Amino acid sequence: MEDKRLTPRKQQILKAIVDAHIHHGEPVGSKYLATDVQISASPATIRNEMADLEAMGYLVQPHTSAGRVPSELGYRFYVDSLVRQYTATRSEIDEINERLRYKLSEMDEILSEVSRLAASFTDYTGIAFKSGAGQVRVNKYDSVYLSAKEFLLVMMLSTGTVKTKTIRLPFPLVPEDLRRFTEAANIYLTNLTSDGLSMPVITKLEALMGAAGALVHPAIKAIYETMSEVDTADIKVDGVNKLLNYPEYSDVSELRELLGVLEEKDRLMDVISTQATEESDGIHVYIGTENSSDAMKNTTLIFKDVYIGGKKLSVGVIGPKRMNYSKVIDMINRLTFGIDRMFNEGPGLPDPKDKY
Amino acid sequence: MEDKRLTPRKQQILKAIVDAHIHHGEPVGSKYLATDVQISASPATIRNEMADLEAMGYLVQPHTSAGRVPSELGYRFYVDSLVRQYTATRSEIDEINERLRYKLSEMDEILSEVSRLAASFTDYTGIAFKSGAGQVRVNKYDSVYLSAKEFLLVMMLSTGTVKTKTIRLPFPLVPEDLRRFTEAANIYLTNLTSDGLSMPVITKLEALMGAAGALVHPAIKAIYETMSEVDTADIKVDGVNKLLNYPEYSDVSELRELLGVLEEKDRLMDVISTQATEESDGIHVYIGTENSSDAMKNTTLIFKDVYIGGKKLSVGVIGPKRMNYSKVIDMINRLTFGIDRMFNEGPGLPDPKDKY
DNA sequence: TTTAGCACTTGGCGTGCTTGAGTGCTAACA
DNA sequence: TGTTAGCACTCAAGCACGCCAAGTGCTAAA
Repeated sequence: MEDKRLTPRKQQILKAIVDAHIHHGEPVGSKYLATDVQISASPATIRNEMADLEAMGYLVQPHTSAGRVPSELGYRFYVDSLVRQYTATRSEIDEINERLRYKLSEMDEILSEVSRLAASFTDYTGIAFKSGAGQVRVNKYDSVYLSAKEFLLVMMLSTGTVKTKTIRLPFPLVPEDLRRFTEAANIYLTNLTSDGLSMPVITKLEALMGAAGALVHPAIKAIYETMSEVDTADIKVDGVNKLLNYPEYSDVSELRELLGVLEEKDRLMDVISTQATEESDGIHVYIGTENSSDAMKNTTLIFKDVYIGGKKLSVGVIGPKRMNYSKVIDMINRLTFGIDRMFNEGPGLPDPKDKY
Repeated sequence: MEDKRLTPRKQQILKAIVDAHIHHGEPVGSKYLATDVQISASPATIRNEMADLEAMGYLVQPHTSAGRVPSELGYRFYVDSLVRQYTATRSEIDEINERLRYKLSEMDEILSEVSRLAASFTDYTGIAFKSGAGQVRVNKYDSVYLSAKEFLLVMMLSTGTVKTKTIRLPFPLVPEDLRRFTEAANIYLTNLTSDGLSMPVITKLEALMGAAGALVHPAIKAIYETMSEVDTADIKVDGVNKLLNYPEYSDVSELRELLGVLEEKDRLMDVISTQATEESDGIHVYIGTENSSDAMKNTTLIFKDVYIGGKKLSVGVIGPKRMNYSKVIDMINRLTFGIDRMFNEGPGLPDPKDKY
């Protein structure tokens, strides 16, 4: 398990096997390594080394007459020590920044857009996850009178974002009613969590509003819904069809199990939430059975957290165990870096020379 | 092709074959029909009838020693004349209304929510599609001052919906600037289509705003984006994993082709847009090669249009040709009916516990 | 016109054989 | 002592073959 235990040549061979298997998806044999990968040793020697590596648990043999495939331990070693030097090309970097700038002007769309980006840059399935922060509060209310039976409620949240809801009423309203309600809301409905929107508060507001008291209920409902939406954990998945390109998912039952997890938000959130191990550089890599869900025993989950306005956003991908780890890790690093810079730095509007 | 050409018994047998094949997914033979479906004729007679039906093009035989499977013509006949009397159970109706009421308070979420509903009620993949209305205009602007460097722009659109954008500025702003801008916008930026947001208008506004002219550009950009979003056709697909339950998609390459269409919005929109044939009751049913995309030659697409604020929304499902047509058609009818009632009727919030 | 009976067709499945890739082991070699 | 060549061994994949069961079409009788 320790680097120390592996001679340089064993490391070289292990890395070559993982690389080759990631690339071709099939067991790799000694002859291939000796000729095509230019390991400076004969097939026989390589076989000896491979037998050692298998005994140590880094490789497995699907059957006697086949080559070797990395075990989870093998992938783990590879991930922990051999890669991390993939560098995106100039154009890839530009594209990430370009697309982030273009799309992420509204906070709401982050999840879907980020998962789409993760998928499109890596050729695996992309995921984006926001945790349930809980305890969101409204710092300030405002309102806009739209028509006799409609108004817009504006809520400035403690997370720093602004949310609005259009509220339709079954009865007419005059602007003065709305002004009074907004004022009252700013006094009685600020700094409450969703639990704080209790009956006593509602009754009090209704009394204050007098004849226009009927507007209180729909408004409170809208406030409650808004807080819940922000509070609630949510997850987006994009690019499941990318998985179909990998032979490991050509078995439909395997795929169905995995997709089952991906489509049931709750299960997937469980998987992500329970995986708390922190890697040195903030990237979480869970290989096969390291995942808490049994349906993911043949898949790798990689993600990284980034914080926006105090809320945690996790960005990552899901794919076969023989994933292109170095590329994926690098992409996620860049993506999260880009997101972080965009939201946590300077007020600055995205940048120049955009022609909208 | 005409009803007239088929004796009642042939119709009965054809219907029984389609029903059985929808249910079991396998070719159906004469013996099964005679015993399990209670056709009042012997297997031999049924075989004769089936041979006739095959000659007429309603059935096909995968191979000599197998039973019969409906051809596209067979499905078409079935759809056109034999079904349409499925009635949803009481609880199904209640659930549709319940979920519509619960979720569709904000217009924005319609697409994703409706596609999810279509999927969950039918066990096929759900789709929801809004056409690009084009020519959306802003009828009225309003604004809310959030902080020195942030304000909320409120746009009342010609479609009847209200959109907001939070605009962050790289420089500070006083409320008076914002008030003046909003006033100017209401004079110069209303009733324009997105094409109307041209340089002359922008320059004029910048001049009007004087020192605070720099706020014009980001605001116009936000307006333009909003109009584009509303203008742009969009489509949502939900529940692709439901397809995995049907053996016709156990072949991965088949599935991949179909998912390719489903994930590329443009291609899917093409498919839906080009299918203009109107059915008598407004339901579009495209069976196999009736679809314009080759990748859908083994799938059926069913959808129905509903109009909300002048914009067309199409709701439907995608699944194998042996789809449960009667159930799906009925569900879509109910779903579109519910949506229509919810948005196009009375100002009213949907009423509690109404069973319609 | 319907039905019983029968010969016929054919995909699916299990068995056995062959092949080739890849191994482990032994013995020779540097 | 570590490396290499050679060789026997193993085993999945592919193929041929035969059997079986399902389902048919046809013929002849009711």
